[in-house]
Amino acid sequence: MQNLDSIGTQIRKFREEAEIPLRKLAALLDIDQSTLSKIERDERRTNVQMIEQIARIFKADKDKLLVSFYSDVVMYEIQKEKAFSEILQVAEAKIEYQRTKTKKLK
Amino acid sequence: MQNLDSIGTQIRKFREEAEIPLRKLAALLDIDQSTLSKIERDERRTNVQMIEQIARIFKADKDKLLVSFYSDVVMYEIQKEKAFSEILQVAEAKIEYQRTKTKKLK
DNA sequence: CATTTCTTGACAAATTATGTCCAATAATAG
DNA sequence: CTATTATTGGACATAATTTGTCAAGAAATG
Repeated sequence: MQNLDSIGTQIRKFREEAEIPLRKLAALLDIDQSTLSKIERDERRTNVQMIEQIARIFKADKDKLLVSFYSDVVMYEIQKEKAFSEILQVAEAKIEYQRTKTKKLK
Repeated sequence: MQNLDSIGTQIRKFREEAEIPLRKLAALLDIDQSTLSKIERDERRTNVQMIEQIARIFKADKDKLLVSFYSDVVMYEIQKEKAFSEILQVAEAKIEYQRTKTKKLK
């Protein structure tokens, strides 16, 4: 099943598992250590490129990490909304609708 | 059921239904007409405040409009992802998890 | 205490969003 | 067809947000 930890928490767990200091992982990723610190504590967003690097470095499943990454993004957008569940349902229906539409255009 | 039109399309339909020119609705909303034109064609985002004004002006269901608005936001974030459905599922699980957690803290 | 690790806040630079104007195009009425 | 009204598109300035960097301080380790 999919990990429900935030992407930041997952990165931190990978790193601690491998016993690499934050400073060194930051160097590997070519970012400032303070930036990585913020990413691990979900104070700052990652991006897809970095997810790919993380997956390579820790031999983790890139696709699962991407699901974590994007679900974080979605979560931050709507977490305060009472109707979050309906919002997600409607978003899914819209995306599906979009896809059938563009398929028909072929 | 929830309307699957984009929020922009819904605003346009309200406006055309009421036979109000774009220019006039823009004036009511106190925005430039070109901005409203872009909003109606989903080239530019609205915001919650404007949704509330729209609901008042057209006596529409504000909550439903908000669901449309936020589902648009979510859709744009993830529509290109193959695993969009899983992303949404995980996002929902995360939000639910967050909520039970904060409830327990009371 | 000394060293290493991590966190924090301040700041500038870059990117993205927003607001406005106005000319071009489209639609409609006369 | 012409005039009028409505809508769109692009250019531009300004504002807001994000991102990258640094250095000092706090926390943990030995």
